[in-house]
Formats: sequence, C-alpha cells, structure tokens
Amino acid sequence: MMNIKDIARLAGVSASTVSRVVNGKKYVKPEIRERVLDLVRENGYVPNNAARSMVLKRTFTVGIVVPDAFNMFQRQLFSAIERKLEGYGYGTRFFLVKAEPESEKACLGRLKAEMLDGVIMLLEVDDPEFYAVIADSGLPVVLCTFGRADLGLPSVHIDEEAAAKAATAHLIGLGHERIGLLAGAQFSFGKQRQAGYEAALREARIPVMAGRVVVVPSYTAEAGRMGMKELLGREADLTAIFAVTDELAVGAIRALYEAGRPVPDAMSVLGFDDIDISASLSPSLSTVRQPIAEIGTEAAEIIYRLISGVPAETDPIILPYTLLARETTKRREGRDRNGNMA
Amino acid sequence: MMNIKDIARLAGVSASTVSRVVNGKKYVKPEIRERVLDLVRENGYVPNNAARSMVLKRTFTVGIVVPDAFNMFQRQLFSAIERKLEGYGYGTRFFLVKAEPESEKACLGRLKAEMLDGVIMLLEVDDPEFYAVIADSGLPVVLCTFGRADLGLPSVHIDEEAAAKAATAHLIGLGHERIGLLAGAQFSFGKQRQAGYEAALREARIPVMAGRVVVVPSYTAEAGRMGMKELLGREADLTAIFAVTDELAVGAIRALYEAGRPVPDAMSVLGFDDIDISASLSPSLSTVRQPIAEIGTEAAEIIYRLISGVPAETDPIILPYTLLARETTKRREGRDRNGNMA
DNA sequence: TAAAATCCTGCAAACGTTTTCAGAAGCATT
DNA sequence: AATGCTTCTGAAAACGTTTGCAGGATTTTA
Repeated sequence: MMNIKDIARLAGVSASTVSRVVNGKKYVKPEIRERVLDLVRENGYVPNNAARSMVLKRTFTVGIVVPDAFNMFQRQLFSAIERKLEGYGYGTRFFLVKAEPESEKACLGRLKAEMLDGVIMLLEVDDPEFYAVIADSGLPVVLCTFGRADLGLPSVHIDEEAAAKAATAHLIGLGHERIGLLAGAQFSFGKQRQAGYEAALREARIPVMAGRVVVVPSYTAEAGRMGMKELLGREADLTAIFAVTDELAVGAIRALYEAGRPVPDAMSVLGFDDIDISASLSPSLSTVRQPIAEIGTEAAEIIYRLISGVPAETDPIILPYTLLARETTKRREGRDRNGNMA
Repeated sequence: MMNIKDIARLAGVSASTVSRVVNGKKYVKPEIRERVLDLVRENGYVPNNAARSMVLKRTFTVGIVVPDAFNMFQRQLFSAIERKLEGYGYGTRFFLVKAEPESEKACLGRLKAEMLDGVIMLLEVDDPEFYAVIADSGLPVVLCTFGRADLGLPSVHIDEEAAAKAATAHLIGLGHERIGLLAGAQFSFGKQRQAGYEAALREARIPVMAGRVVVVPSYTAEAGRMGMKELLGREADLTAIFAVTDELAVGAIRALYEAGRPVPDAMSVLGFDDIDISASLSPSLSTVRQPIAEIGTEAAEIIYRLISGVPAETDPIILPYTLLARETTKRREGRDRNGNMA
C-alpha cells in the first residue's frame, strides 16, 4: 500500500506538499500540483483514514445504532439518513446491538473506540447510563423514531399514540367495535401504540377488553401469526385487528387465511409503518405511514447541525403520520350482532 | 476523552504498562494490574481504534460491499456473516455502492482508506479493475452469492442456473407449459436464472417464446407488478409465472389480484430466494430457498482463513438450494387447451 | 533598487497506540 | 558472592497523516 511519503519521494517533494495537493490547499505551484496529482492517480493513492482522523480528531463519520435484527423500516430509514449525510460529506457506520443488555455495553465501547463525529440512535436502549456516557463525552446524539423526554436529547419521531389512536378510530369509523390488538412489549412504541388503541376505544365508549389484546414477543410475521391464532382461539367474534407493525399484520392475515377467514371480508386488518412491501400485498395492507424519508432527513440534518456546533434544540421534532386506508380494512356490513349500540 | 496517558498518569505508571494491562499481556505486577483495571473501568477508558490500527496495521474489521438499496435477502446474509465473524473477534463495516459506476470507484477508494483486513462482496461489481486493484493490494476477498470464474477469486453461491431450471421444472411437473418469466438484467443471477428457465423448457420440449419473458429494470415488487401487467397484456394464456426474485413474485401476484386472476387457481407463481416474509404470505409463496445462513457462514469462514494466512481455495463453493413448493404453485387442472402434448 | 507582500516549500511536532529494547529488581542456583 | 533466570517497568520508535512555523523565492509596491 502506497503512503504519502512514497508519493512524495516519487514526485521529488515533501509529504507536506503531497498533503496540500490531496486536500486541495492553496500555495502549491501548479506544475507540481499536476505532477503529484498524476502520481496519485497512477498509484491509486488514498490517504489512510486512521492516520488522518488521528490528527484531525474527527472522522467525518456518524454512527448509526440499530438493532441487530433491523427490519425493512429501519433499513429504509437508514437509506434516507445515509443519503442526506453523504451530501454533507459525512459517511455512516453501523453499530448493531443485540437484545441482550450486555450487547448495549459492548456497543458503547465500540462507539467510544471509533472517534465518531456523532451518533444517530435508531434503537431504543433502556440503560440510562448509555445515554449519559455518550452525552457527557460531548458526542452529538439524536434519537430517531423515538424520544426520551427525561434525557433532554434531540429526537425526531411521530406522535405514536396519536397515530395509533387515529388508526383505531379508522376501524371504529368503519363500523367495527370488537377490535383486537396485536401489541408488543419490546420498544416503547409498543406501549404507546397500545395506549393509542385504548384511547380511541375509550373515546368511542367501547370497552377495552384485555381478552382482545395479545402482546407478542417480537415484531415478526411469525409472531403475528401466532398472536392472531391465540386471539382467534379466545375471541371468536372480532371483526377487526390492529397490528402495531406491518410484519405483525402480515402474520395475522396469514393466520386468518389458515383459519379460512378472508381479509377484509371476514376481518379487517390494519398495520403500522408502511414497509415497502405493504402496498404490493394482495390485498394491499391498510396501515399508518411514518414519513420515513423525512424522519431520516431531519435526523441527519440535526446531527449535522450539532456536529457543526449549532446549539441543540432539544424539543422533539414531531412529524406527521398518514393513515393509508387500503384494501385490508373495510366497512363492517350486516346485522349488529347484539342490538346495543354501546 | 481519556487516553492511555491519562490512565497512566492516574495510576502512576507508564503508558506501556497500561497498554499491557488492557491487552492482557503477561509481566505486570498483579497489584498494578488491579489498580490500572479499576481506573480503566472508572473512567470508561477504551483504546482508540485509529491509533491502535495504525501500529498494528490491522483493524479486525472486514468490509461488506453491498448494493445501496440492499434487500431483505442481503440483510439476512449480512446477519449470518456478522454473527460468524464476531465469533472470530472480527467486526464488519458496510460499504454501500449505488447503481452508478462512479459509485464503484468511490467505494474502492473508501475500502483502501480503511485498512480493512478483508472484504466480502455481496454486490457484483462489473468493473474488472475493481477486483484487480483489491486483489493486487493483497486484500483478502470473497465473492458471496455470485462467482466470477475469470478472476480466480474464492466465492460461495448456489448453482443459479440449476436452481432456476429445477424451479421451472417444478412448474412443468405440475402440468404447466405456458410459463411466463419475470427476469432481470441487473446482476448476473438475472441472466443465469433466465438460462435455467430456458434450459428446463428445452429439456421438456416446450418452445422458448420471447413473448413470455419480461425483463424488469429492478427487483422490486412494483417492478414485478408492472412486468406482470405487461405479460398479461401481451399473453393472455399463461398458466404459470416464474419470477426470478420473491419481491418480483409479490408484485406479480398483486398484478394478478388486480386483474382478478386468483393465485394459484388461475395462475401459479413461483419466486426465488425465500425472503423472510415469503412463508407468511397468504397464500404462502412457493420459491427456491438459498441457504442464507450457510452461505454467510461459509463466506465468513473463508475470509477468516484468508486473513489468517491460509492459502486461498479458489474453486467456488457451491451450496445446495431447496425448492419450496408452497401454496402459490398448483397442479394445472382441466382440459389441455390444444390437444398436442408437445 | 529596496522594502513589503505574496507565494511556495520542507521540517518537525503532534495525534494515541503497541512493542522492542534495555535495564532494574528479585530470586534461585552455583 | 557471582551468575543466571524470571519478572517487571519505562523510554523511545513507529504507524501515516496534517499543519504551524520558518525561511526562501518571487512578485508587487514605493
């Protein structure tokens, strides 16, 4: 591997001059600049980033903390962030953390070892020390797709509870009253979306029944399928299901398919997130769209400002969601099974 | 940020000693070791990787080159690689490359700047110079999910053509003869899978008709939907479709749904890859499973051996595929529309 | 033509590590 | 008491950059 001194020797100049040429600095005689540039091209010389960042004390890299098993939603979010940051001359670097808390610790260590310029958290870490350590190491952070009012860190996300409430209200508006919920315990959005579901029911004076709720262990299609089976077993008379995630909804639809209950005729199903495949399903999945591109762009924008020394704005940025009433939700027809309009 | 000298000063020892403690070297008095370790913990000291890799000339990191818009299949592959490499004490780092050839050049530069210990290519780069530069910079490489016989680089993948042939033969075995193909031009698997499709037809003495093939511009569900619409427009009498990708198949099913042609009763659809959602679709998608975990593990294994100095085995590792006959493919019933058993 | 300003260049220090080397200290063996 | 092992420790060099500084060369200004 060529280094700066090799090029310098070849060009008959000092390393300083090569450095100046490579970094486009002024004060290099044009003819020397040309010669060096040629040598750089011929030899495919690229400055070593480790050495570079040692002296500059910055890496032009922001770390993206994501769950080990990141899903399509996070994948798309990442793309949006990447694109925006690239425009600012910054690269990104993944930091995967597994479900185990020990993995969070390890991630913290890796973050510190890397001299990052900033961190975007796509993953909600429970350990408050995690944020504390990052924050008082002076590393810019932004929370993305979730917030933590207690921490005073900038964040960008939707109003999860309001969105889930609107989603549930959509089902209610279609005439549904016995609405099941596929909720999850894993991240705070699980609880927030559940709260939204309950709020919508309460507002419509529909009793919130624990028997209509299943809390699944993970947000996968298979978990959704199992959850739906459970729900079908214990509550035969649901007419609609709100799954707090599109993957869950896909699994729920699968369970209904296996049970011979066609969607949306026998049961309406509503998801959340609008992952890229949702619109292409047959029937297409009704869901709540998070403005992925905007969330990612905004997070990138904030981290860039933070890195550039603009003081942090710690009020959360709340972006608008969109309810997408597609084909898996349908007005409830037929007789009201039990006269009373609760 | 604490550095090694800070810890050294605090402990009243030299940096050398701290280094020895942190790296678990012998020849440090137990009581000093304890004191240093305490200080390290208290202050959350983590050695700076840039400085570390400068002197060690290795980073314990392997680069993973992936397409900018990597899909779930690649996402899962990455997980398998990551897991295996982690066990060997290596981390991974993403290098995204966009569809533009200029982006490949940029990626090459980034790879060189990073002092990686090895590279796993999940993306097929066309530019032969790309491989040439990497190869003669002495950087270990393994191609994953594709091969390049001409380059003499280690690779691990399935026999794409044989798999596609078997897939098509499955449809033929179910009594289908007028089989459409949703092919793609983007990577070599597109052509290889198309070749397999044609080989199966030829073997069954079914004429290969250009009108039954649509080459889509990308491997997305939406592209599959458009392609299928195109196919429906020009060929009304197909009974089965082979889509070279599961995403494409999802889109095809969508187009059929919109056209009122139920799958699998009116049309069988077969995908390829077995992405994680395929089994949970309704009906579940028949497809060809690539052994994702095995491919990833094997690639990680090879790169590890290469890094460790074990001479390269350049014969491609061909792993077995599995045909998954699920619910979207079905025996063709009813009359043979035109008597002749071609 | 002298002085001042500008342009160009190289030396050397610095960034945070690891490791070689040399030497000190302790201990056991002659 | 000298010798040879271990065990321990720190100084210093090295890794590949960037940049402040000093000085030389060139141009501009007076």
